[in-house]
Amino acid sequence: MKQYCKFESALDILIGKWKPVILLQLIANGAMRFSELQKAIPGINKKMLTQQLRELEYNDIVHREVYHQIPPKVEYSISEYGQSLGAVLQVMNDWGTAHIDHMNMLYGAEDRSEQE
Amino acid sequence: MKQYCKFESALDILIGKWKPVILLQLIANGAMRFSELQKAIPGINKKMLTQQLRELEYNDIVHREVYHQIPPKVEYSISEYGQSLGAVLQVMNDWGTAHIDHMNMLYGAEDRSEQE
DNA sequence: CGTTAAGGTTACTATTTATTAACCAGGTTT
DNA sequence: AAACCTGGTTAATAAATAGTAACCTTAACG
Repeated sequence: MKQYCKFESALDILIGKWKPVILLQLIANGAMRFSELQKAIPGINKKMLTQQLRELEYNDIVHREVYHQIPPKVEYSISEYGQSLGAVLQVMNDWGTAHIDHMNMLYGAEDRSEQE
Repeated sequence: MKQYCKFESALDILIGKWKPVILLQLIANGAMRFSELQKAIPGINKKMLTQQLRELEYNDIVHREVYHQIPPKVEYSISEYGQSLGAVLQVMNDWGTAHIDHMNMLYGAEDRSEQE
C-alpha cells in the first residue's frame, strides 16, 4: 500500500516559485548564461535566480559551468542526470493539460484568475 | 518547444504542506472521515486539514460526502476523476525513489537531514 | 442543565518564502 | 579616474503559508 510514498521527493525539487520557468527555459534553449535567464524570465531578480539555480544544482538537475573571464561568464544547463526528469515533466504536463480542460468543464471557461 | 509548459498545473494541485500525505492516506484507505484523517496524520490540525481538503475538492481530486446526522459524519475519498492522478503519482514516485538513491550516491548515505 | 460528539470556522500569531535595494570584485571602456 | 560589465552576496522588508486556540452547531446523554 506504500505505492506512491516517495513522490514527494520528486515534488520537492520542483517546488519554488521560479523553478518551473527556469527549467522550461533551459529545456527549450539549452545552455544559458545567468544574464540570459534573467532577461528571459520577467519579474525574477538576481537573488531568486541564484537561489533557485543553486537548489537545482544541488539536486544535480542543473549543471553550472564557470568560464574564468572578466567580466565573468557562467552557463547553466540541464545536466545529463537532469534529463531523466523529462519523462516526469511530460507526464505531469499531459495530465496538467487535461486538468485545465477538466476545470474549465467544471467551472466554465470564463478566464477567472482567482479561486474563492 | 513548449512541450512541458503545462506541468505547473499538475504541480499546483499537489503543493501544500499536507496534500501529499492526505492523498496517500485516501489512496491507501479509501473513504475516510475527517476525524480519521486527523488521527492518521500526526501534527495536522483542523484548520489545515479542512483547508487542504477543500483545495483538493475544488480541483475535483477528492470527493466530500456529507451524512446528515448528529453528530455529523463527513467522508472524504479520491474522486473518480482524481483516480487519474494515480499514473502521475506513480511516475513521480518512481523517479523520486531513484532520485533518493542518486542523492545518496552523490553526497553519501549518512542521514543528513539538512542541506547547506 | 451542563457535557460530549463531529466537523468545522474565526481571529490572531508565528514561520517560511519571496522581494527590494545596496554593495562587491576586478578588469575594460570612456 | 569615473563608470560599466557580469555574476553574484547581504541585510532588511513584505507577502504568503501554516499553526494555535477559542468558538459554533444540533441533538443525545447523565
